[in-house]
Amino acid sequence: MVNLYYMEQSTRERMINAAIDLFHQQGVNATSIDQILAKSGTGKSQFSHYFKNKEGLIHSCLVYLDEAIRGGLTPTGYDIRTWKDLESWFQKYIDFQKSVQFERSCPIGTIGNEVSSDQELLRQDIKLFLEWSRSQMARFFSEKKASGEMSAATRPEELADLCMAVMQGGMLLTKIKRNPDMFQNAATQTLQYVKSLRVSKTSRER
Amino acid sequence: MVNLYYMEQSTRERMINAAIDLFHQQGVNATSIDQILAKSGTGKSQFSHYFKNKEGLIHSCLVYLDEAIRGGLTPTGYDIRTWKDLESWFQKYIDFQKSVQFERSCPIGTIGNEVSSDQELLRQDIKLFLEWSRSQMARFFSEKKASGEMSAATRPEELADLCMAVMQGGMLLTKIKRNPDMFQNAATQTLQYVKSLRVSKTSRER
DNA sequence: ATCTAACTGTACTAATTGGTACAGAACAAG
DNA sequence: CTTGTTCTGTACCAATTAGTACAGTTAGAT
Repeated sequence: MVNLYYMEQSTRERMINAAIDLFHQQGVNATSIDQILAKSGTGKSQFSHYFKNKEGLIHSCLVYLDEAIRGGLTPTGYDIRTWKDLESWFQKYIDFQKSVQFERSCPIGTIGNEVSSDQELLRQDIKLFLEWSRSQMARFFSEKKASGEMSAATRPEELADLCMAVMQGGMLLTKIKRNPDMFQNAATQTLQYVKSLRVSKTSRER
Repeated sequence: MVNLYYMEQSTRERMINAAIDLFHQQGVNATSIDQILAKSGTGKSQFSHYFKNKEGLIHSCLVYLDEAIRGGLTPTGYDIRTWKDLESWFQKYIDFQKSVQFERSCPIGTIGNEVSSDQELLRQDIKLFLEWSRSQMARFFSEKKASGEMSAATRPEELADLCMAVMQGGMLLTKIKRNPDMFQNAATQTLQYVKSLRVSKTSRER
């Protein structure tokens, strides 16, 4: 019996991790299978053993990322409970990009932009993740609205969409400019807007 | 002497147009030179004659797009003078995506996401365009602030960055979901925020 | 008509691509 | 130990890739 806690990363997992990193760094179509094999120290027979083809590997990468993010195992996440969580939600993406010298945008967004119209499976993977993360953000605004902390005119889903768009667009702008200022500014303004929808305590108690 | 007005598109221009469309449709790295040649009805010798290599062609495409957009020759543009212009600014991107069945995001953003870290020329092309378009948006907010139509607390550059991020992120989300709702919602909220910074006429005349 | 430069068609190449064939090794269960 | 399954190493392939070589053609200027 192998001790799972000390077990090395499985071959399959090493390939997925190598693939995710290369996809994130240089895009899906610019990454060859051979590069992934070299980086993960595996061979072509393993690749064919664990994945049907390149698209199958991309799918596995997306499933892996989805599970990691939902499980809260990534530096960025969607467990937003407080106003402070929302503020740091944006900041975590900026910090994440800083850790790679602002040379990359969102790992999932990068893949999403390269998915072609005939790769319906991959598009669905990303779409489902997008819908989940949107609902996580909307839930936060919904709760604040229900508790009376935000105005009754607040539209939780629309605010969630705003945050998602700013995050995706912000990361792309950061990558192109090699500088997070535009993202930072967009996030600042977004937060200012969202906070402006808060109802003052006195008016709530009125 | 050839009549320029009735002259057919030059070989070079046909190649650029074919390339832009294919890049926009399936991404830069998924598009081969042979595909571009087939679509434009040209040969490999022409390609080598007009462009140094693939990167040179991409550069020419970006220059072409830059000139077309600055010249107001595209359905989307940056000549924003009125509040109505700002509203339709977002809408034009949505309409543009609708015209391609929501299967594509921003042509320039798509290229930007695929530019690798060693293609400094291409990154600069996009960066310069980005800075120009940002300044165009900021100018609008600046003027409204100077005229007293927007509050003195208004930050024109930050608002411009917000709009740019929402536009880029919104188009990406639309492409993945094959549906413009998230983009539309984000745009609606952005406009609502920006308009909330307007100063009422009475308070201006006070 | 002639010269020059811009342009184009055909053929080729060396490298890389995604994917397969297949034998053999490791390993768990009986 | 034996058996069946999972896993892996080596070799291979057909197709595609970006890019080149070079002769030939066009068109404008003199």
